[in-house]
Amino acid sequence: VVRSREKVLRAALEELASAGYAGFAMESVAARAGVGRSTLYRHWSDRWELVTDALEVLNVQPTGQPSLPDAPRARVEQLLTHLSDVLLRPPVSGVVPALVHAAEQSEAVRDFFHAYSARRREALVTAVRAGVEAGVFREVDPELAADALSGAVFYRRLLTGRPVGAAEVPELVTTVLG
Amino acid sequence: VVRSREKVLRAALEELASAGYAGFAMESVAARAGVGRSTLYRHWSDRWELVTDALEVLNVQPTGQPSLPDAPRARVEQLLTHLSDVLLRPPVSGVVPALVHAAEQSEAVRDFFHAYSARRREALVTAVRAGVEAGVFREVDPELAADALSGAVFYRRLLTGRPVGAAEVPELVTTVLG
Amino acid sequence: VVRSREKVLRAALEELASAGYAGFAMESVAARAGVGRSTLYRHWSDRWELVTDALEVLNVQPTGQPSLPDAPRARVEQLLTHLSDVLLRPPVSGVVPALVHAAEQSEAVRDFFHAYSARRREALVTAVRAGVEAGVFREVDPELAADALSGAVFYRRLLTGRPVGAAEVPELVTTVLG
Amino acid sequence: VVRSREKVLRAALEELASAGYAGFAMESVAARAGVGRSTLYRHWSDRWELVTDALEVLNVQPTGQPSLPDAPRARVEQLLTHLSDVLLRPPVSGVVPALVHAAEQSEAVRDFFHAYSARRREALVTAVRAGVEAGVFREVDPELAADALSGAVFYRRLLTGRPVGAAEVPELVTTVLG
DNA sequence: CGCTAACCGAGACGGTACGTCCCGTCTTTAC
DNA sequence: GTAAAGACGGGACGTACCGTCTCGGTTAGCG
Repeated sequence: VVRSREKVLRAALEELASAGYAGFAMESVAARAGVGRSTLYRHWSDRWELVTDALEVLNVQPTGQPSLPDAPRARVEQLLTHLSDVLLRPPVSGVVPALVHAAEQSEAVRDFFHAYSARRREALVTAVRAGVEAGVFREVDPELAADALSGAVFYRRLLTGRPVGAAEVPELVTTVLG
Repeated sequence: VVRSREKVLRAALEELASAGYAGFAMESVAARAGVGRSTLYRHWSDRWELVTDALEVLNVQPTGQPSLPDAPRARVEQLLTHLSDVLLRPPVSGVVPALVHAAEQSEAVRDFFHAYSARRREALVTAVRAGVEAGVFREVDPELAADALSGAVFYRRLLTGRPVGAAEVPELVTTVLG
Repeated sequence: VVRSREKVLRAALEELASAGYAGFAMESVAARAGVGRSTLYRHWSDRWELVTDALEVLNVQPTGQPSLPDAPRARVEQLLTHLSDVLLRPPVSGVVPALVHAAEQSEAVRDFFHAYSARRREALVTAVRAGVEAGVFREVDPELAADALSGAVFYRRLLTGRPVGAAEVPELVTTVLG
Repeated sequence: VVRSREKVLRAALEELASAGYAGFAMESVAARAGVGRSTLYRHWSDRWELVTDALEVLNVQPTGQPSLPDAPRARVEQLLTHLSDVLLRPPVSGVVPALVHAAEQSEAVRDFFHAYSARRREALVTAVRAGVEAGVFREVDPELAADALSGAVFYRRLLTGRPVGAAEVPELVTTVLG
């Protein structure tokens, strides 16, 4: 009963990553999960609900976060490296572009996606602020600086063909934070 | 013959903006354009081809670019203001999220979208470099700085609920470029 | 489930009779039956399959056959009268010409149609043979004679404007069998 | 100008024979004839007109009829052999079933087809009558006997898998005419 | 002999039906 | 008695032809 739910959610993520949001087919999810289509509709009233629900899994997944270093610069670099890394590997790699789009269409997805992003952003803002207060970074608005840092990583991944690699992160941090 | 094409392309953009990429329906486009469904398939072999072709229109449209100011800072601010502005108003507002998603699915869309972004980015990089060389800005890598600036605008528009307003642009520029 | 099938088959026969084989439109059948088009394709993979399946109904229908008389001549006359009658009234009237044509195009239809004809022919051959053996008829090859009798009825119906009426049957029988 | 017409009519017959009446595609005819689709519609206002016009060609074709023998029995046998032969060879072989069907749908086709059949039938009736009057055949109604003879040939060709071969013709004639 | 008219092909146009795929709902079964 | 299977109506897909239409380009015949 519960294990079915999880099988389905896992299958839904796979499908989302492989087929994108358009082309996300309930039928495929059911097949992937080895489950009847009706079972899906029993637990999730429609496509969107399943998608958003599946994404909640991503929230929980990275609980096993590696401990962050204390030094602010290293901390910021690690957060950005992790972000850039996650954007390049399934399932997030395939899901984020789909979410960017889906967020425009569905309030539920938008809420989820913005909250998800906010959580990531918060960690970065905190690290930047710590660095600024410690005098390690330039005197910048931590929020805007965090937007610029995260933004650069997303921008390069989503709008250009050259995503930010781990090697470029220190340089990026220096560029924005000195 | 030619005017049909244009009617359709215009309708396709409307549809793309209003329904997104998923949910982009040939039938709707045909209806919007007051044209037979077969006419669409006569000129564009499938959905994607129509979409990418419609997007070319966006390339040409903004020819009437306002003359850029000479001062590097003003120049950068104007480019970012324009970017943030365009991201909030149809048709680009609706199309960009759709493109982010579609680019993952279709090579043709990806090529178009990356080229389109590259053109915008180039202008910004040039302006930043000029500022750096003139000693108006900090000593930064112009490319990374441009990624950070553009990225911040996109990030705030696509991943958060608070897009960058015109008023925030100077502050953003100062944050990154000093 | 079963009742849908029957509604559709009935509708298919109507359509076949009224529009012929060419012009037999799945959409019309669906509309006639008050059924979704997809329901048709769920049960029958294409047009032909539906047509041939609908025809099976004709096989079963005439179970309530009137008891045949014993006397060979009366028996032959009754079979031919029935044949000529059936060829003039829906649904067979409209379907047979369509079948003659369709049998040339589709092996499945051909098999069905030939089997259908063979059953009819068999009954006639048997009756003729009985008459020949009883000395009531001339000494003829029962098979060829049956072909000539059935053939005359079909010929007049399909290739001329004057189908064989019930009144002409005895004369026809006399002509061939003496 | 005139040669185009003939090319087209010949192509139309081919198409009719190979694709049947359903599936008769103007586009294929045009392609077969190496002619623009519009040329077809210039000379024949629609499908049916082209079909019926093409059939007129069949009327004229068999002018080079081999001289018929004088003896009534040989004459009847030759007519039937010819009939059975023609029913097995293109173009008539493919066209007749199509006509049987088309005649039900179109008055023009029906008129043509019945007239065509009537001409054939007339020849046979005459031969049978001559034989009856000469005392070579049994005392039968020549019309009904002709229907039975022709009918047997058509019946076997169209409704069974075993068309009447030349070898069976004499036996058939004996069966009906003694 | 040259001009004009007809006929030509090519192919765009709005339609209609095809057969496919998937949606979200509803019904039936069998465990 | 509930959950899997799967039938249902619906709607969009991309394909194939329909019959109509507008184009230039080429014959061909009449003046």
